Amino acid sequence: RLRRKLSRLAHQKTVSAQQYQQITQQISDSIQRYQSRQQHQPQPKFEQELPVISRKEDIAKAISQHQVTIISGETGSGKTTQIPQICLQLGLGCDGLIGHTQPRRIAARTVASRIAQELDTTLGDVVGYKVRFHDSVSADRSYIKLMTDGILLAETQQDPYLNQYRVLIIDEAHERSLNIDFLLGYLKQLLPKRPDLKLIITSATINTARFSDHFNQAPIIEVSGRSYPVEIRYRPLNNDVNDKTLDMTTAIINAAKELYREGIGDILVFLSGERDIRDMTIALEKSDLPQLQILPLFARQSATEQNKVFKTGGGRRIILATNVAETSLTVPGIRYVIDTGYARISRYSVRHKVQRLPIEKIAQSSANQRSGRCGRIAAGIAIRLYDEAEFIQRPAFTEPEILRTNLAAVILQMAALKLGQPSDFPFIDPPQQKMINDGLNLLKELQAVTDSGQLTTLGRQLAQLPIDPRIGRMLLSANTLGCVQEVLIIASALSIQDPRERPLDNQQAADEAHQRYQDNRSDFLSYLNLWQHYQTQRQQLSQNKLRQYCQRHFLSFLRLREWSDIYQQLLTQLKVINISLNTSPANYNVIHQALLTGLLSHIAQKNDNTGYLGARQLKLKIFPGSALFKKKPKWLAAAELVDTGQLYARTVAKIEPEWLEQLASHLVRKSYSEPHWRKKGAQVVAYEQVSLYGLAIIHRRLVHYGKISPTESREIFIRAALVAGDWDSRHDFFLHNHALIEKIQRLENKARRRDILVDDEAIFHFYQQRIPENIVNGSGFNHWYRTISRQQSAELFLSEEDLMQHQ
DNA sequence: GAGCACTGC
Repeated sequence: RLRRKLSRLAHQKTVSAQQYQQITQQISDSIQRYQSRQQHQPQPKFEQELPVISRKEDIAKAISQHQVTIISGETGSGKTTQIPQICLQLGLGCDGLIGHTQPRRIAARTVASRIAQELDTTLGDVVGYKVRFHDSVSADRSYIKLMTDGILLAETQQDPYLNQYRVLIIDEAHERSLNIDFLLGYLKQLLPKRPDLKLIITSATINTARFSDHFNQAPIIEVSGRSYPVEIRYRPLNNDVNDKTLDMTTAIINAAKELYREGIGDILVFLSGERDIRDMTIALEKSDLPQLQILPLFARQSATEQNKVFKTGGGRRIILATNVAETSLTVPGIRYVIDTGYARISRYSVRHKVQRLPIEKIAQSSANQRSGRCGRIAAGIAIRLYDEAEFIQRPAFTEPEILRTNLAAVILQMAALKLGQPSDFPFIDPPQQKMINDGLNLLKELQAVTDSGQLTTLGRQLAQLPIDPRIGRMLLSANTLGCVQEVLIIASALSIQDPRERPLDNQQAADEAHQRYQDNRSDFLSYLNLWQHYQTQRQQLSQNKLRQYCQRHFLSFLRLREWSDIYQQLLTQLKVINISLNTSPANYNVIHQALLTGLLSHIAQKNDNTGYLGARQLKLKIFPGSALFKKKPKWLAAAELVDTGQLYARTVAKIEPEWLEQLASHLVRKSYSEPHWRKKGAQVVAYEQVSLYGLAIIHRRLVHYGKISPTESREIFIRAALVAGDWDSRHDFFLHNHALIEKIQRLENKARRRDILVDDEAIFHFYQQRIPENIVNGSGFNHWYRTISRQQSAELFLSEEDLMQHQ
């Protein structure tokens, strides 16, 4: 910062005495601060047995000599806790922070507290951590700052040069989350502008070459892991002695039996989802496996349920887990792993514009991560329920998230940070142009960017809200509609995991408990009811009683707190952009119109008794957990559309299609049919159909057609009003012409001939030449008629000559 | 009649 100030001053012709004094004072303060930090710098005591310490000198040398260093090592290498301390010893914490990112909040906290412990200090002193809703970094005393990668990314908005850091350690980079890929692209651009900033990327020993290539062949230092050997056994489903293909359930039971014979120890089974876990629980209960404790494990289960997994002992345990157990949670006591080889993977379908959650074969890296989970305490055995040849055929790595997700949020952030076009940004794996275009289209739908891709005022506000762009859009339109209070509660709810718990063995009781908050028109209002209910309880009950209340009513205490935290955070942020709460309560229509502005492509129209037609004619169903599942409204809007094998709309509400015309005025298509003359009103009218993403929101609305298609309307006006005479007009020429036509018709009748009067086409042609282009209706004609000369009006009189056919 | 896991100005 000082360097930039100095360079700015150097560019000035004269420097005032005051400026001079100010900058010298700042420099001397800075030097003093540096010296003081150097004096008080804590001295790390390295644990010599850790593998990373055996390479300590090499690592220190690489960091000193290069701007970017890549360190790869498996679990147990000690890289996460030791590398920040190596940086500390190098003195890198004196003139800036040692920033260290983790993908998950819990990890940021536990790593911080472990390093603090190793340095013999309390958390928040030498070592602080910052995650959403919590910041314990001390401006004066902290040298090491643990944080989530999301926090570092967010900080780029206030501090684009990341000036507070002297070194950044990006941990678990191999996970290649959206945040990590965005950060690595950002840092690639930043490093030349911050030559004093050091970057260390740590990763498991997979694909480290990609990181090195991305950062100009940065050195890679490999550190050995410290885990026990894991024996891999392949037991494919079609390996039965009778040459029959086993079903997965039987294969898992067989594998468990095989592991039983190996000795004591718990078994961790990786399955693809909740459904499989439930089916497997039932199958195992019926099986003849002795002394069995079956424990399901997945992210959205209650704390009580999840905590059971962390209590070892009490007979042999089989833990049936989703991918949470792969990276986010470590289950203790695991000696054996059974890997089905499948997982649900989130993908974004550009074709259908919806998120999909297909069950897919996992990549090799993921399978290895799973088997590694049984080598942490002793040698382990992992049984893979597929064969080795198939394993080798699988992709080496899971596709990075940036290639599998809707990019609207990333593009919005990039535009707000003025980072240029996404196609020019140095992503390690650049997303396809069609994915970028699709993200842009969503931003256009939300009116965050213009048709040419420029950020709008609304988009700039949206970029400042730490939530999904669709949800942010709801809040901004709630401001216009006067329902911020209500929509803020709902928007916060949509940003957390559902606070309603539904334990596998008690679903009915849970559903009954949740029914009291239910609104049968809108799942969004159910959230509002739950919120009001909870706030009353919160005011009346002690913390302990409140926890008990939550448990009895199948509510997650932690998620409810997160809900309040997000509510408060958004409220503060809204104040910054001058948005405040409404003082009088808002009604259903207004609230849902605000929600709808964020969900314009998430509308659907009832199609038959079971299903709906959504945007682009996609067939979808209401998720069975919705209050609207049985009583299906004609039109709905959904917070989420996810294809899990069947496209489900989750969190839905009844809407009126009429609202959409105005809310989606930038998106609707209008088409017209049956344009015709209407004597009453002397106008050309047509039926208008208004549609949004292929759904007709307004059918056969009678509208004036003159402005919509002047050419067509003029022709219809001339033919119907003037030629056919279907018009109440007292103009001389009009009366004269029709009297003349009738006279000739009478002549024809008398002579029993049909070839005296010219055809309509000739009369049309006559008027066509004499009437201006812009006349499309009766009143327009009258107005013009009043202004024309005697000569011009005379020309409108048809003569017998004009009307008789010439042979 | 039922959906993997994370993150935030």
